[in-house]
This record gives sequence, C-alpha cells and structure tokens, in this order.
Amino acid sequence: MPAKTKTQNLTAQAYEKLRSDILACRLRPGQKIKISDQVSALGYSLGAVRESLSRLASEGLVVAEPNKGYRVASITQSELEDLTRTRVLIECQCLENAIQNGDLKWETRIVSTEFELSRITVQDPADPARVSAAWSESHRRFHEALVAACDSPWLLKLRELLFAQSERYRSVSVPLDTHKRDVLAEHKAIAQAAIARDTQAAVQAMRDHLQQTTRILVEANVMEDEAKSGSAG
Amino acid sequence: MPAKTKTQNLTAQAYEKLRSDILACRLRPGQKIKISDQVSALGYSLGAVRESLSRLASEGLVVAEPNKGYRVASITQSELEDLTRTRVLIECQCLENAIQNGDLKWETRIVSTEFELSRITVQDPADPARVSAAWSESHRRFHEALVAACDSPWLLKLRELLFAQSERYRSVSVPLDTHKRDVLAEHKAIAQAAIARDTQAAVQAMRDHLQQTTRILVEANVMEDEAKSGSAG
DNA sequence: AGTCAAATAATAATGTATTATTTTTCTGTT
DNA sequence: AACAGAAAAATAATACATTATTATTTGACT
Repeated sequence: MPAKTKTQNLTAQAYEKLRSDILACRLRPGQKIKISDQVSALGYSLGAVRESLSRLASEGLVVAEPNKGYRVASITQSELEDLTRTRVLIECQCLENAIQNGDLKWETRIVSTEFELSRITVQDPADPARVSAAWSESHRRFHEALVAACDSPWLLKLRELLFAQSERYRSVSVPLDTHKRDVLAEHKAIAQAAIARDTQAAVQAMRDHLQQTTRILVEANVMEDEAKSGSAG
Repeated sequence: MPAKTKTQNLTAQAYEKLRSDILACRLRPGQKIKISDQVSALGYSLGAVRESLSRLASEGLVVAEPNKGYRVASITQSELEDLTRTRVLIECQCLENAIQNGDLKWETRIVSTEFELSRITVQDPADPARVSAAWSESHRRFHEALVAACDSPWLLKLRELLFAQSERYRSVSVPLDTHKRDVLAEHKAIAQAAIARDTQAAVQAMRDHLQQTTRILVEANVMEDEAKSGSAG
C-alpha cells in the first residue's frame, strides 16, 4: 500500500473538492450553485453533494436559500473588515497562548514551515492570475505552526474557521499585492518574534500581517459593496 | 393562513429536532447515534437525518467516526473549562461592543427579556430533573438581547456557536445549582450594568456568570474525565 | 399597440424509497 | 486468544415523486 492512501468517505471527498473550489474562487463569490451541475462536474452522487453543501452552509462558505438552492457566499468589503477584526482577536489570542506554551518542537516547526513557504512562489505556474495550491497549503501550515502550541482546542477551532474564510479574500488579493507588500518579511517578523517569545512584538506583527490584505483590497476597491451584494455573478 | 406557519425544509426540521435532543441531553453525551433509529424516531428520511448529522458534526455537537457512524460529542471537565475560557473572551467582546453601539431599543429588549426570564421556572413541570424548554429559550433570548447591538456579525456567529455548546452543560448543571446560586441576580447584574453603560462592571458580571456554571459542575464532579471519555454511554 | 397580470410550462430543489456495496461488529468455533 | 463466518449498520448510487421557483406565454385592459 502506498504511503498514505487516505480512503476517506466519498462524501468527505466531495466536500473537500467543493470547498477548495470555493476557497480558490473557482466557484465565484455570489454564484449560484446548481446541484446537478456539481454532481456531473465533481463525479459524486447527488446525496454526497447535498450533504457537502449543507456543511459548507453551516460554515458560512455557501448560503442556503430555502427551496431556491445554494449560492457561494458573497465577499464584500464590510464582511472583510468584520472578518479581519474578528480574526485579529482570535488569532492573536492563539498566538499569545502558543508563545506561553510552546516548546522546542513548536519553534522548530515554525522555522521549517516558514522556510518552506519562503521558497514557494505565490503564483500558480499554470495560471499566474491565481494563487498556487502549493503556496496556499504551505501558508496554511505556517500559520497553523505558529499557533500549534496553543492549549485551547476551541480557540484553535474558531481560528481555523476564520482562516478558511479569509482564504477567498487572499485569492483575490494575492495577484494584486506582490509588488505592494513583502509577505515574506511579514511572515519572518512574526516567526522571529514568536520564537524570541516577544509576545508584544509577535502579536503586533500578526495584527499588521492580517490587516495588510484588508488594506490592499480596500484600496484596490475590487469588491462589491453591501447593496449590490447578490447581483454580481 | 395562520399567523406564521414556517414551512421550512424537512431537513431543517430534522436538524432542529436532533439538535434540541442533543442540547437537552435527551441524547446523552458520548452516546452512539444509530441512524436508522433516528429515522424512525424523528420520522424523517434517511437523507434528512444524515444531512443533519453532518451539519451537527461540523458544529461540534456530534462527532463523526468514518464508517462507524456518529455519536453525541462527549462532555468533559477539560472541554468545559476550555469552552468557558473561550466563551468569556467572545461573549465579553460582544457585550463591550454592544454597550458602545446600543440604543434605546436595545435597552428595552434587555429589560423585557430579563423580566420574562425571571418569571419562568427553571425546572420542567413534567420532569423536574430537566430544564424546561421555555426557560432555555427565554435564557437564550436574554443573552441574545444583551449582545444584539454588537455590530460584528462574525463575533455574533461565534458567540452563538459557543452558546449552543454550553447548553448541554447547563442541562447538567441547572438541576444542581438552584440552591447554590442566584441566577436571577446574576442576570440582573449584567442587564443593569449594560444599560448603565458601565462596560467594566457588565463585562465582569458576564464573566462571573459564565464561570459559575463551570465552577458548580467542577465542584460537583459529575463529568467524566478525559481518559474515559468514550466509554460512558 | 403597449403594459400588466394571470395562467402555464419548464426547471430545479426537495423528499422518499430501493438496492448494492463496504465496513464494522458480533458470535461461535477451534 | 485467534480466527472465520454471519449479522448489522453505514455508505453510496439511483430512480422517482413531489413541490417550489423561474421563465414564458397568453390574454385582458388601458
């Protein structure tokens, strides 16, 4: 048997696929999701897709409209601002906690994930307008490593929820911001402060990091506003 | 047509029923959920029950064991402590925010829900060992009213998630604590401080309130510990 | 002729039932 | 205690009926 053939549920597979399509904005924010289309596109059964959609709805990545089906949750400036504020609260709390509890293994993981991330190009080689899946995954692992030593499962769960939400905004932001910011430096700053157990500096660096995406997107004015939220397809 | 016959999804109905059974501990923590039993018990189809379970799993009220089905999430002392810590963070943030933004309507709603709650007996008339559904609902509405003026949808969403989680612990706690605490006074203290716009006092009162349940349950030592988490059915 | 509204048709979501496959769990034997 | 086989339960696919929404047409009225 190969290294780790995770033979997970077909439903779980459908969920993962659908989720990653949404996070990468291959399914566009606000777009109607026709279940039968997804059934043929993903190759899973109707039930599997339905179950996945209902889970995604409870996580807030899609919205369910009773008797009308599902659509991808819209992204708006005001939601991004709210999300960022909330993320700052949760993520910094996790980070503080992790700095208190972290050991050598924690530090090592931060160093290694930070290095790996620094060596992966952001843009997808196939489609430079998109974020590469490898970078996304590496970025996720780095941020996870930073807070891995946090001893509160609930805080971590909330953090993960919000991190995923932000993913879609990153998908929109990253193509814009390569020349406007130094993401590598931001990551390095957080990592170094965390390992130096400088809580103040680490939290401040994290806050800045999270607010950069928001700032750039708001300045670029690429998002729809609240009012016309539904009409952009 | 009658006043408000909410003809919602059958799946949504199944979800609500299942959720309320779990929150009221009619389905005991740790218990295996046999899907076919629930299908006959609830009277909804297999698909509806499955979809509900998968949603509840993503909310953390049930845990999914691949190919083995679902079981009600266990309640443990350490989870309660973690949950309480996290709730204090979120709930106090919401409250602070609400106090900043609240208007007369907000104050009025706090007063009315607090009064209503004070006039409902905690114990279920039919089964005094259980919390009455009416009290539960009224309690939920009171806490919701307190934070209703908070302008962050994400904070409110997280708050609601954690509030529901705590419901099960309340189900276990309330029969114990009628003689050990004055819940009414706790609620009144929060309400009054909130309306007086005394952020410090309100937050402190809220924190105390949330920690009371934890304290009582820990002292009563009624919960299983981490290790034997799964074996109690 | 043009506009609005009701009726109809088409599409898609919702709900149920049946069946097959796979995995886990139980049971009896060695 | 280890194993094989049986039973049970979860998972999966599919077919089909029902219901709700959306689009289109028709027809009345201005």
